Amino acid sequence: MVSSISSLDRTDIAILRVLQAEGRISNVELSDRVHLSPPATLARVRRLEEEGYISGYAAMLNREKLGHDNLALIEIALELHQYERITEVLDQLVAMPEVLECYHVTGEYDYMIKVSTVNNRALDHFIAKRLIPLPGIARIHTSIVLKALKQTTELDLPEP
Amino acid sequence: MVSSISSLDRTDIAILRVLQAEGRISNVELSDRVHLSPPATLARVRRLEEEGYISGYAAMLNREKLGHDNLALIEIALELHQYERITEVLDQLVAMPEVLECYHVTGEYDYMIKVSTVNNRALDHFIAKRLIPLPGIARIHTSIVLKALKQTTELDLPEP
DNA sequence: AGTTGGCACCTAATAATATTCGGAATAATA
DNA sequence: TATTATTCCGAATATTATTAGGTGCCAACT
Repeated sequence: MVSSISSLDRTDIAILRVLQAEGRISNVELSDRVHLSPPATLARVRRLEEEGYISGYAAMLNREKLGHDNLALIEIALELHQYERITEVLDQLVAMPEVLECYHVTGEYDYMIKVSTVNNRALDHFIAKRLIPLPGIARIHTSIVLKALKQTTELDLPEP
Repeated sequence: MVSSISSLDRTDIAILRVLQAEGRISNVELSDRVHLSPPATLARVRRLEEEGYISGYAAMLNREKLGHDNLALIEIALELHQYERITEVLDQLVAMPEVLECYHVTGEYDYMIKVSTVNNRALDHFIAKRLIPLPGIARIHTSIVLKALKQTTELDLPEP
């Protein structure tokens, strides 16, 4: 996809900046922050949603308080197969709720996934019983996260 | 931190499930979904926020539409130093807006960061001018993300 | 068994916010 | 200059958030 950021003005960027940090802010307060009336602000937010600049809103939960003590980054190398076979495996992989992120990456391995589970035992179960059994998995390498120092979804938005 | 999920009931979990997926849903509709009156629902949401189960709300933006064409996963090995020196470097690292995530991990490298930039040139600039100059960086390894197949923050919440 | 207190809930009322609807100002275009 | 499109504002209305009062339930204790 080619960038369409040029069609956004300073106010749009300001709105996106606020919503990235405070997704549940009221439209009235948002309009205050970006120096626009509530109706004008709301129209812009709707436009940003409809045009796909905003893909959704999410509550960020505290993993550990919710019993997820384990986070792992797993690199996966696939055996060479025809495209269809690979997409099948990937479809299954991304459908797993433990898999929060899945990236096709350059380097020694082909894919990198981020996996959140309640504990080491659940991670072991995920790897042994759900990941390894997928057809075409050649090799995996697991890194356990000892500590998360930063976790944000806030992009550094450029001035238009 | 020890898990405190046991203090949550089915309704709390239901609320968290909905808010993870639709962070900007109105309290009225949320209360409908979890079969509770709006005031009771709102009180629970406030409690979940105050007790830290919900750490915040965020609009999820479309990286590519906003000009961020480049995502990279960078592994970092640090030279052994006293703790203070390391935390200084890490403080600087996590303060960089290009760095979306930073994890202390097991394995050959010590840290893994996720970096979002507008293009390859900006990534090169980040690595050469901002990352490498940090004191104590022994070695890095960069994986470029060719494609993001899944990106969610939705945890798989257990039944209580 | 009856009483008490705490808790979570509901309904109803009020306050605030979201949304719709003219109409005005501005800027681009014919 | 006239016209059109765009974006905005303020006012009106619809919807939602929030507060307040009261009810039912359950457990602990008398």
